[in-house]
Amino acid sequence: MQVRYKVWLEEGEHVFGDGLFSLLREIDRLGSINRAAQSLHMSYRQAWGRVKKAEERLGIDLLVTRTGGEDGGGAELTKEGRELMEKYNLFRREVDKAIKACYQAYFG
Amino acid sequence: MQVRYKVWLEEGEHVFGDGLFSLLREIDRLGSINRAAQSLHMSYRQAWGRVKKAEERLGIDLLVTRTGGEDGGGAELTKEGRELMEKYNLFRREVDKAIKACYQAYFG
DNA sequence: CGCCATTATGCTTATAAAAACTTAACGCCT
DNA sequence: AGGCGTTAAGTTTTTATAAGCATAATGGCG
Repeated sequence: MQVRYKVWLEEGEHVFGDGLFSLLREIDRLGSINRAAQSLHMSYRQAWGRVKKAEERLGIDLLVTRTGGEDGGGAELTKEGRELMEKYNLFRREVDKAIKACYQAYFG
Repeated sequence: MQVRYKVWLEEGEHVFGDGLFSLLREIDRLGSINRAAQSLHMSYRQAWGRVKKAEERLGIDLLVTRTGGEDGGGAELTKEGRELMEKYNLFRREVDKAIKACYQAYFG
């Protein structure tokens, strides 16, 4: 037996979770939504849509994007986006540790 | 902004979570799957199926059931079922406290 | 026997979530 | 002007999950 869980942030509706975190991390690493989507085996459409929805609901921009140009365009994190990711990452690690400890205490 | 989560136990596949916990609690209180299902606004079919699947995957009986008789039949928890519920309940309270504390620490 | 409330189970249908398809626009470069 | 790789966004199709429908069986009771 093992414990599993999902955790996310809401602003009325779903706003930020592990999926978006991974996606933003790949965008940061690769410099484009398109390449990040490929790397995570999802469609560009889905990746773009998730970022857009989160930005709407949070009321802040997560990405700065460019279209056209020599490399076709690209995307990178805004300062606010990076800050949110850093906070979420720390939060996430603590949650994981806490839940695993609870599980050990009762079922381990 | 607020934090939300789901947590559950797996044995390869989903085995026990909040939904089943509430269902078993109502069965214990009302003495029948049927009345418990009505009380939780779900169909008997769904309630019965969830219990059955969990029993299969856990490899233990959660309920003792009777069909027929003066009250038509009924169901009650087995000793193993009651023990699992008690452990899960304690586990669940600690998880809730821990996650809320993590959230406060980073986003509160 | 026929009635009643229940367990037990297969089968079908609706609903929501994810994935996929399509088209437009941007701006550099040859 | 046309190609390339990207962002941008509407629309459709598929898939997974939940809900709902139908029917059999049980056993005490009037």
